Amino acid sequence: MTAGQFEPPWWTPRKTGTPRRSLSREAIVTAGLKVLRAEGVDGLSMRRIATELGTGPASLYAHVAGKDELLDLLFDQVVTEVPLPEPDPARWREQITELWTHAHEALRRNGDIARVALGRVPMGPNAVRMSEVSMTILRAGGVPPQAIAWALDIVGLYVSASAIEDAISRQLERSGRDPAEYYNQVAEYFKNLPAEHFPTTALLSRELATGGRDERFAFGLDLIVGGLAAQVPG
Amino acid sequence: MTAGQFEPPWWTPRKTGTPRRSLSREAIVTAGLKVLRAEGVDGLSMRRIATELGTGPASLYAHVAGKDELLDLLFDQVVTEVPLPEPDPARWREQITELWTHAHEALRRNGDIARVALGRVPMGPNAVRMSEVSMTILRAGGVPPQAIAWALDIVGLYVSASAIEDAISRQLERSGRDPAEYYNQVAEYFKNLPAEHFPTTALLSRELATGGRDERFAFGLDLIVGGLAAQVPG
DNA sequence: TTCGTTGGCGAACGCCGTTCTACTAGCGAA
DNA sequence: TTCGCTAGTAGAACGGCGTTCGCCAACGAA
Repeated sequence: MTAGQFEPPWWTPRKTGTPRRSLSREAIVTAGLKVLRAEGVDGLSMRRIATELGTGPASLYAHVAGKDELLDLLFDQVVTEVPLPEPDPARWREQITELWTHAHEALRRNGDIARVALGRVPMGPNAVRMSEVSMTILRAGGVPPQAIAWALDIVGLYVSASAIEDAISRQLERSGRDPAEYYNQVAEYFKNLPAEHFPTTALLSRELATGGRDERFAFGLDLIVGGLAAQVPG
Repeated sequence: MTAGQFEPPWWTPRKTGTPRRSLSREAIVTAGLKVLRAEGVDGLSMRRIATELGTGPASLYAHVAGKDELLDLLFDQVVTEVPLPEPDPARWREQITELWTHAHEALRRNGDIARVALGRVPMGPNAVRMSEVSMTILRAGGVPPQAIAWALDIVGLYVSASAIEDAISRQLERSGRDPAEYYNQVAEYFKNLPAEHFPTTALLSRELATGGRDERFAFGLDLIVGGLAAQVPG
């Protein structure tokens, strides 16, 4: 929309900003990811993306069915960032932990994109590829079939939910507040609850405030993976 | 808004529908919950609630700071539905499983309210009460302090995420589609993926489609609680 | 060259959360 | 009883949203 570039008014107004046929699904997804990382899902609007591409919102609908489909595309693009290992039966537990930790990190790297994973079933090409590898690793480890299937569901929920929780900090930063300060206030609130009604909360206030996202995520993932390992027969 | 009740046009227009001073925080929360259950978070708007109460959106702001605060109030109201047991050390594992299962059910009973739990830290009076009881039960069971604190975080995420996933079905029903049919289509999609690239997915397609929300939730909860039990010293 | 198809996009529709402002009902004080 | 003040009520409007419509320009095939 460079707005300058004087031209005689009798010329037909050509090429508003970008050359014709310049929009594409990839360009939209790329722009969408950029906005997503910078402003989160709430800041991601068709208009915002269109502006990023120097056009109006209506133009996007030639390449994308609507915002829902775009969110699906964005999510699947993010899944691309997760490295998929060659399954090695001897190291199944290590591999699955690493894979899901990488997934967690990929989501966290991209704002609160995880919010679109919950509330819909991710079935993009990269998501199903990741599921396939996950299940193959667990099968190589000897986890029973039904446990594999359900574990996939449960871990998907856990990874997404944890990434969303982490995105709160990013949200606070965007609105100019310091996340550390916020969490200190939360801890203070818990510590100052009336002790006669909340003795355990008071007692554990230190532990409640201990550890960051990574540590907490690893703790929960260990519980789950450990439980799966316990189900390996023999 | 009974819309009838003819009155002479020279009368000052009195009492539009409801008597004056009739709005209150409780009335707004009650109306909000009704809308929430019927139409979900997406259908919940200040205007919609105001209509429900026979007034305009601006009137709500005398009792509630904004939509965010209202969502907090709604969530805490839902937590009220969770029965809190008297902690009994001998039955800690049973008690904590029951408590969190009840929480899961309460969330599922109220549309996709769980979506507001993720992305913010629930600190309403009823939420902190439930946390206190949860931690007390785990402490009675001998779970180490740091494990208790982190488990509370992790289970909160898990319960919410699972409830959200379940709300997909409700969402489908609202838009006139049959959830069972939808999930059949999903299963069909997985089964028909190219077998040479997705052998494990094909192999486990039956298991992937087996079991409803309750069964899957219980499976994951068992993994977590079992993991906690394993951390009890002695 | 012509014509049908398709991408681009300005304008508009009906929603949303929130704020501004005027008004008025009800209350305590005189 | 009357008066003035306060706090609740709500109409109108602002700026944003996703999406649709309809026109125009550009391109590929004939």
